[in-house]
Parts: sequence; C-alpha cells; structure tokens
Amino acid sequence: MASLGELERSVMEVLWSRDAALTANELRDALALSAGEPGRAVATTTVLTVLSRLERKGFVTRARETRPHRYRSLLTREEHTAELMHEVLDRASDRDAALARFVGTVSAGEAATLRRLLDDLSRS
Amino acid sequence: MASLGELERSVMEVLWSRDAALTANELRDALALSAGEPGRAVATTTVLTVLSRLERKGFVTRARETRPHRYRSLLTREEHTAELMHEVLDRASDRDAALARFVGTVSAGEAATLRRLLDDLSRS
DNA sequence: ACCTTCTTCTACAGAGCGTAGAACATTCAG
DNA sequence: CTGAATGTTCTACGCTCTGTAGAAGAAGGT
Repeated sequence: MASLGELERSVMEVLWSRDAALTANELRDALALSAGEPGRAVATTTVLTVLSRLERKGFVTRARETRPHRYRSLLTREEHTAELMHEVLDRASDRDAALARFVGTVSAGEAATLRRLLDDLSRS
Repeated sequence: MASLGELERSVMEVLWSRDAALTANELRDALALSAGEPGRAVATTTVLTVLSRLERKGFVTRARETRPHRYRSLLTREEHTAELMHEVLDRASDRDAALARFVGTVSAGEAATLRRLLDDLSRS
C-alpha cells in the first residue's frame, strides 16, 4: 500500500471520522478546524490535488455525478490499520517470530482483547 | 519510526539475515549477490552514504574503533516488525476495533499461533 | 614520506508531497 | 441564452528524501 503524506493523512482522518461523502470545500473547512493553528487554512485547490492523488493511490473514490464531487474513503480506518499490519507482517521473513514479538509487547489489556477475539473467532 | 528507501531496506535485510557486524565492502558484495541482476552493483561510497543515513535514523550502529568500521542493526528483524505493527496500531483511533479487524483477517494457522502465544504469555 | 584503503563531504537527479494560480468546465440566476 | 459564480483540472514550483557516486580528507602500513 502506498504511504501517505501529512496532509494526505489529515484528509483521510477527516474522511474516516465523519463517515460520509464530503466535498472538497467541506474537507477544507474540517481541516481548518482540526488544525491547531486557526489561521493556517489550505486552499480548496490544494485539497482537490490531494484528493486526486488519494484517488490515484486507491484510498478514496469520488461521486462524479453530483456536481460538487463527493469523496469518501474506500476502507474504514480499522480496515486500513489491519491492512497495514498485514503488510508489515508480510515483509517479515519469519511471520511467527514477528507475531511472537508483537504479542510479547502488547499491554495486558490488549492481550485480553486478543484472547477474546480469538475465542469469538473459533466459536463461529 | 522513519521509513526506509529501497536500498536502505536491502541493506537492513542483509544485516538482518547475517546476524553480524559487517563492513561497507562486505555489504556491497552481499548486495551484489542478492540483487537479481548480477551486473548491477553499487559503489562502496553509496553503501557508506546509506549506512550513515541508517545510523542517523537509528537503525544501525557502527564500531568506530576498528578501521574498516563494522555496522550492525540495532533491532532484530522481528523486533523491527513488531515495532512497526505497534506504530501502525498506535495511529488507529480505536485500537480494539483495529485489532479485531486484524485478528479477523489472519489465517487459521496464524490464529492458532496467536492463541498459543497468548497462552504462553498468561502462563508465565 | 608515500601509497593504499577507508571515510566524509559535496553534489546532483528523480520522485513524492504541499502548495496554489491559471485555465477550463459546469451550473445557475436573470 | 448569457454572464457570473462555483467547481475541477492543468501546470508549476520549492522542499525533502533517496539513490548515486566522485572529490577530498584521514589513517594506517611499508
């Protein structure tokens, strides 16, 4: 999966948090709000450029029918995270050893979560 | 964690596969062998530049005492992979949901591995 | 003091990203 | 139907990262 720049990631964060199809202007406004400095707003064309690149990279689709095109993410944030984790794991030569390292470093709470998830998995 | 370029990654792969401290020339030779095309060998200075950058990024250390400096990776490949997985997970807003997605997409064999690892964890 | 070997410095080209104006397309009010 | 407003694409530029390596400097052997 291609990696994301800072602004690209911010755009994805907005699309993920609001789970709706947004226009470039809506995204621009949301970005202006979520950014720390209130004066630092990007131009709408900047957002559109970023959206085009995100579309090319396969992160978003747009509805071309409606006139202000509406953009939405193709994956949920969780799906995206899970995919990235798989990608990282796929690069390891010894997957089991890498998994062992990973499991060995999760918190106790997350270990419990994992156990529960695996139980659910085997039950179904 | 900083990300790696293609050659940087190749260098790390060699350092990880051989678990020893190597010189720039040894790395150059190893890279020439592992590369598909036999004619495509990089210059030693190129390797040294890459190693300096990897050192700056915190991926390798070098022994400066010995004259041909010897480089070794700071983490094993498994530790590196585990760290990356944590990093990915840390970027998710809902860690449990992301974990759930992840567990839901691992193979049956890996699910079994995970169960065994978690059992070992709770037993110790 | 040289020659060899090694390391650092400097440099450059190509790609990716943030940035946005200019130019083009589309819609809408009148 | 025509102009104004709004929206999209094209083009462009500077910055940083990466691969690449020669030039210059340092260190050691003979």
